[in-house]
Amino acid sequence: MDIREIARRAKVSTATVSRTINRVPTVDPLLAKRVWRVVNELGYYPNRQARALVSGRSRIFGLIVSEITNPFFPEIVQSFEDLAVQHNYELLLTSTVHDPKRMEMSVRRMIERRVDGVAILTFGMEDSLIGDLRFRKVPLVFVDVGPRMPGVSNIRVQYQEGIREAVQHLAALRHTRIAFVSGPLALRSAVARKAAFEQSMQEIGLKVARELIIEGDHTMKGGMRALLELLSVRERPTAVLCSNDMTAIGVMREAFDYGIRVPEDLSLVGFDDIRMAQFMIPPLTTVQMSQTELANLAFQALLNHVESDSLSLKHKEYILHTTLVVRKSTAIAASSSAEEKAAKARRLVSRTA
Amino acid sequence: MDIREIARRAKVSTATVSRTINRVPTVDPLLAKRVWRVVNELGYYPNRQARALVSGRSRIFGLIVSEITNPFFPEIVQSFEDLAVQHNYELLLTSTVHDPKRMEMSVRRMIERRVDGVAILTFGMEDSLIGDLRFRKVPLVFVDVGPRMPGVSNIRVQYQEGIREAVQHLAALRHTRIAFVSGPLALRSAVARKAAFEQSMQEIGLKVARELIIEGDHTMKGGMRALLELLSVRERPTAVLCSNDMTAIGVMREAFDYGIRVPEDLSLVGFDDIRMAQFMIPPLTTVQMSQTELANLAFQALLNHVESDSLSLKHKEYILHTTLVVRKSTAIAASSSAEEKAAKARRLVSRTA
DNA sequence: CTGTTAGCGCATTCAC
DNA sequence: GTGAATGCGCTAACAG
Repeated sequence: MDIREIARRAKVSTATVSRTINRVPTVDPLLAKRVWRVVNELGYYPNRQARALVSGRSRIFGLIVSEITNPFFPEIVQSFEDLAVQHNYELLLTSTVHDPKRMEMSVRRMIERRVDGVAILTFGMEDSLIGDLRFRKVPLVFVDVGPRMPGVSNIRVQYQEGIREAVQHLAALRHTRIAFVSGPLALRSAVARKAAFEQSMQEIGLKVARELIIEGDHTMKGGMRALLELLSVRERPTAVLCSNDMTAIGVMREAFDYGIRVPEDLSLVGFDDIRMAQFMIPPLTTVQMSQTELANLAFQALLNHVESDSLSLKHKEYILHTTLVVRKSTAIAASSSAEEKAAKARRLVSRTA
Repeated sequence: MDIREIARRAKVSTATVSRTINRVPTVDPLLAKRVWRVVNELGYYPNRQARALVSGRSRIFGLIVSEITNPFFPEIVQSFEDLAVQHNYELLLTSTVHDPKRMEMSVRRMIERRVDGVAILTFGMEDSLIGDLRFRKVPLVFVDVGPRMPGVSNIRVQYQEGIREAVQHLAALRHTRIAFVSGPLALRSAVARKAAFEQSMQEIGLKVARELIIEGDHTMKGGMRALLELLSVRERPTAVLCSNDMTAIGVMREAFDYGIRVPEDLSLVGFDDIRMAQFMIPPLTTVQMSQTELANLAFQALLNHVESDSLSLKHKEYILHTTLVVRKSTAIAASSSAEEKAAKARRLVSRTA
């Protein structure tokens, strides 16, 4: 069943069927009705591949993520899908699983399917691959790491905003020894978060002790290791800010195993606000980097490139704000009360022994 | 840049280029080399839409889920993607977000893109939609709810296996008052789990008190509500088995708020083994329904339909086993020791007051 | 073994 | 306002 079948049955030409389906206004209402009747009766669905072939637009947007199972991404994928449906697009989802080969294949697959644009949420991509895509004039949008070139947009995350809030929140709770567990410092976004922390501390005149800055790896295990390191420090921190939520969850788990209570003995702040953060016990205070908003910006960026031919060349920057979400993993510093401090010391000694 | 361009530059016909690229063995190695050289030099990627159009096979498998953000799905999507890459397929991911309209659109999108098969992981689908798909001879695979008809396969989950293990595990830990928090009983899979629980209890001669069976809704909130109900019962349960992990997480959270310790005061078992289960404090003992395995079966089912034309008509059933994964949320029943029981009673009274 | 040719299903000229 | 004809990029007959 194809467009010709419809044309025959409606006693019009295929051109008229095509026009009707595409809602070209110049078609006679009478004929249109006849066409629609047949279309609905037969349950005719136009072939997208054929349309794409002739129109040169596939109405597919690619989305490259590092791992779908990374809790940061499901919300983004869902939002992206919602937008795709709304705008009559399809989503081509691809994951690199941290494998350069897979990244290359992702790009190849995008090109073979002739996507109309690609959102790259994998915090970095080889120049040659960007070149492959741009050579074919595929609009691109990155987060943070987008090169300044025509046809590619960039979403700039305001790490400083939320992290400053977090630091000041902790300071207001009378924490002064605040530790920071970073992400892998090969990641630009991790470096940015760490820098934001250091600046935020400096802004309010707090020292950041070197031994309180630990390099993690954005995993739960990394968070667990980090807390262990922090426990071996002479004067322990009373609060820990983490470069992402999974790290904070790791810290929380290890704290539990050592009988350190969150937030009574240790205040904890994450980053990202993945959904799981709400499910933790206690619910995690964290800096929110809205995944919905991120997806929105990315989709709009691609759409802008596609829809407007004239502007499509301009590099554009979008801003993604971050903000602190206070839940239950932060409290007044234990050390502010001598009694509590003593109690805590006793507990820690007995447990870590 | 298209196949003709390559043909011209390699001084062969387009047919030869096509054959070379598709690795038809009868092509002269010399010519093939010439073609490959040009292909690589120009970075030529064949147009999949065109291929699909002429071959009648899109090399796309559809995957319909209820919500991508449901923690049960990301692992499945990832595995499905991995398999797709391996077999040179693409994944068309679609979510219904519990909206019949969206479900309808999903089906429509699948058909318009001419997918070669669809895996439906949304626990139910209208007959008319199944009809739409089958009318176009699209192979289908369902979980549990697949109709017995040619061209559609079904993955049958062995709920009983894992749930029996869970119940016997709890019994071995000397629990006798075991509660069950079900899912929404409109869901076939939820009903199956509940039935499996009841049978497993009966098998070992344990009574299942009516007031210890609570209908939940497979969400954290549902789990929280369920525990509340269970706390109001005359003789409280010492263990709770939940129809899914999110429910168990809700129970765990509410227990925490009431000062009920897991597993010392209350043993807790989930179902599904979503990744988050490992991240809980304490890590959740749960019945594993391997998401990787599920994805594998689904993909293979579709592949079987597509690859073999003769067998493609036969309805096939696949089995997905379940098994208990013991972690830290279960322990010997507190009530087995009079002393502990008294202690627990005191705590509960003071907290719930 | 290779090249020529005819569609795949559709949108879009261009005459009418 | 409508229809006949052309071609999007590719594969599959067929003839050579």
